[in-house]
Amino acid sequence: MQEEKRNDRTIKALKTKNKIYEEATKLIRKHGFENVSVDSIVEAAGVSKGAFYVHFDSKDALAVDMINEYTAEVDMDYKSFVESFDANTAASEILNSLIGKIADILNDTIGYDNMKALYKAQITKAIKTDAVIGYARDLYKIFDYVISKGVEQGEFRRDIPVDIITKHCLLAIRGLTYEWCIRYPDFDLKEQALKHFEILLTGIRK
Amino acid sequence: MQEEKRNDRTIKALKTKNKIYEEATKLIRKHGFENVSVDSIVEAAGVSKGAFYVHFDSKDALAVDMINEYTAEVDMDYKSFVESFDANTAASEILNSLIGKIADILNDTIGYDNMKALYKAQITKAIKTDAVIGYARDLYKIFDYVISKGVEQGEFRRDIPVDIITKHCLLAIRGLTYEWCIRYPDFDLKEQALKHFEILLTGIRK
DNA sequence: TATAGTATTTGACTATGGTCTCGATATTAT
DNA sequence: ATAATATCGAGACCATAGTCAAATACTATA
Repeated sequence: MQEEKRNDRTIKALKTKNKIYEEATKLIRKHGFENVSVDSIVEAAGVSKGAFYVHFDSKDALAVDMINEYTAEVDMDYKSFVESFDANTAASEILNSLIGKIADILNDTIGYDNMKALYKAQITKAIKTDAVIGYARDLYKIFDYVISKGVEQGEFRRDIPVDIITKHCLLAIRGLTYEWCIRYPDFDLKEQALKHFEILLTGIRK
Repeated sequence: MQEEKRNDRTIKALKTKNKIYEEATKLIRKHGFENVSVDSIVEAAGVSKGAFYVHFDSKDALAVDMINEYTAEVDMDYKSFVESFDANTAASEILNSLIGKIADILNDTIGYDNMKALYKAQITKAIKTDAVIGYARDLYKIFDYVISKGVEQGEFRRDIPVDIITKHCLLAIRGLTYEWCIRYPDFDLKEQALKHFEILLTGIRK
């Protein structure tokens, strides 16, 4: 990391960026991502279009920034949720509760519209959504923790490394969320997610 | 279904549509979906832009049409693949082979670009991709068949209805494919799909 | 056959995401 | 203090998906 220089120029630039970000957030919260144009954002922020593209690579990149920021918050929430369980709670139970919690947050707090915007950005652009899909994301650590616990307590199988199981779990969550987005509103995310993880935990084989 | 009238007018309209479809297919195969504009398609087809939008709802809808057509073909392929197994082959084994086959087809025949185009269309528009995600898709029937067999032979669990398991399997495949699209090229679809289905079959619990 | 009605097609037009050049201003070097 | 350089921002401009009113070509009816 380089030391940030705090001269007049960078302060002003930061101010512009924040102003754009702020106004964009307001507009998008109010009208939804698809219904807000870059032109309307720069108009609201009182800057030029050029300024927008100095600070953000694209409209999608702005959305990803917003979602990345939110992801960090939400992950903190998940963390304290998991930590709130009694030490001898079964790992499967924690996992199940966590899945339910994640489904609730996606449904009620983040919302279908925003998830669609994120998934669209991920699929259409080479945009860095590392905060969301990167293996360094806190959510991976949280799953890793719960699954490790399950392995240590002899509840989960030992023959697959924990980090592999973790990755497959997160992949499954993304899969469920994608399915929710494309089948909306004919897909109950929470119900399906819980069922899916029941299968994932117990397996299809007898 | 209504009786198609075969007068000069509808014949001409059909000709126009086919011409557009044909030229679009050629161009997209050659340059990739993102690099072919509607303008270039109509120019190649020798029709106006308006004509394009009479016959197709959007550029994405055209892609979906192409993919739907392809899906039907590919599903036939999967069907004969599954039918080629000996009658007393274990269902898990057939399932595993099928997953491998699907991964191969996605990787080598359909390709990453086209899948991205499809997933993008699914997520951005309210486009009818029923041939791909609809539960009537042949692939559902194929999975249903294999899983039913597994249940009947006492290999798979009985407590979850076959059609539910099938849906979750297809959801998992879509999840894997989505993950492949967003992590490309750092994601070996076949390897991950096989591993994922190993977990799905056997479960995480001991 | 003449006419009214309908389906198809046209291409100019709009909307919007994104680019580019240039000027203004701040920072740094001499 | 002055010149050289880098950065921010302005806004005209471009590319491209999608729209729409008008024109054209065909069909049905009298």
